[in-house]
Amino acid sequence: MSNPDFAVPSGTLSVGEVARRSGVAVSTLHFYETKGLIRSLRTEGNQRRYPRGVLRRVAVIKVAQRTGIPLASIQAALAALPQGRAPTAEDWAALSRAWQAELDERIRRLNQLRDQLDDCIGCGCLSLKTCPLRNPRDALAAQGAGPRLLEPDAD
Amino acid sequence: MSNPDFAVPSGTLSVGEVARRSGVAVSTLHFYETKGLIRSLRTEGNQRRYPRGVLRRVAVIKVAQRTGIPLASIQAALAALPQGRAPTAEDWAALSRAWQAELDERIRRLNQLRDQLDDCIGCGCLSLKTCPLRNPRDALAAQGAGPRLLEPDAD
DNA sequence: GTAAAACCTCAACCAAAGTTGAGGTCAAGT
DNA sequence: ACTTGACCTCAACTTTGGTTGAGGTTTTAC
Repeated sequence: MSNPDFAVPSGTLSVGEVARRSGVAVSTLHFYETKGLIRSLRTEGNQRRYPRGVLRRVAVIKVAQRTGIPLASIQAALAALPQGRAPTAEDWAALSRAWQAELDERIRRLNQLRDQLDDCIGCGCLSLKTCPLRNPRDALAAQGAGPRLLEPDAD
Repeated sequence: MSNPDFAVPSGTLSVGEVARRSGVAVSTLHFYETKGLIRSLRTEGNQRRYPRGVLRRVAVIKVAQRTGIPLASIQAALAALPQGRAPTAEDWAALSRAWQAELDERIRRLNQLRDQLDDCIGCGCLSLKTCPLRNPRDALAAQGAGPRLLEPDAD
C-alpha cells in the first residue's frame, strides 16, 4: 500500500515535523486536535498528516495564548474563520484586531489596579472599608474568581 | 466547658464571620489555611477563631491575586512578614511595592505583545519566520508555558 | 528484510485554586 | 431539652492545559 499522493496531498507534514517547526510538543498537537484547534488528514496507516497551513495556525494559537486567551476561546475564534478556503492575511488580521482589543482591556484593568496599589502604598488602607482595592466592584469588573460579596456597609 | 476568654482571645472572628466580611467562601478560608496563607486559633470545641488581622490579610491576598500572583508566591511573601508582632502599615506597603513591581513587569510584557500584534495586523506575518510573535525568545521572556524551542534557523 | 525511529490510542497523572458532599460535632435560641 | 444552624474533617470532583507511560503499529533506513 502506498501511492501516498492519492490518500494524502503531497507537501503535508507529519506530527513530528510540525512539532519541530512550531516548537510545540507532539503531545500538545494531539491535545489541540482533540480540542478542535487543528485538524489532520490520515495516511492509510493512520498517521497524521497536516496541511502546511497548520504552522500558521499553531503560531496564531501560541500568540493568542500569550495574550491570556483561553484555548476554548481561541478554538471558537478559529472556528469562525471562513470555511472551505485557506484564510487570507485579512482573515488573520481581523482575528488579531479582536484579540488586540481584549489585550487592551486586560492591560487597562491591570493599570487601574497598579495605580490603586500606588495610591495605597504607605497608607495601610488595605484594612479600610473605603479602599478601592478591598471593594473591587467599585472600580473594577470582577476578574476571575473575585470576591462575591462584601459586607454592605458594616464595620 | 466555656469561659471562651481563656482558651481564645476575645474579639476573635468565626470562620463564617470572616467569610461574610471578607467576601470569601468558608471553604476557601479552609483552603487558605491548609496552604499556610492564614492561621487560626481553636476553641475547645475545635472551631476556628481568627484574630481581627485576618481580614486585612485576606484583603491583601485577594488584591495580590488580582494582580495575577499565584497563591504559593503570596504565601511566601506573607511568610516573610515579621514574626511575633502584627505587621505595620510599612510592612504592608513594602509588600505592595514588591507586587507593584511585578505588576509593572506584567503590564510591560503585555504592552510589548500588544504593539507587536499591532505591527503584525494586516501583514499576515504570523507565518513568516522573522515575525517576533512567532519567535518570542527574540523579544520576550517565556511567559507561562511558552514554546520550549524553535527550530534554530531552518525554514 | 529487519531494526530503529516515529507514530498510534487510551488512560492516568500533574498543578492551581478551589467547590461539593458525606458523615459527624458544637453552639445557641426557645 | 432539643432543634437548628454553624462548624468540623476528609475525600472526591471540577477546570485548564497539558505530560507521561503502556502497549501496539507504521515508516524509514540500511
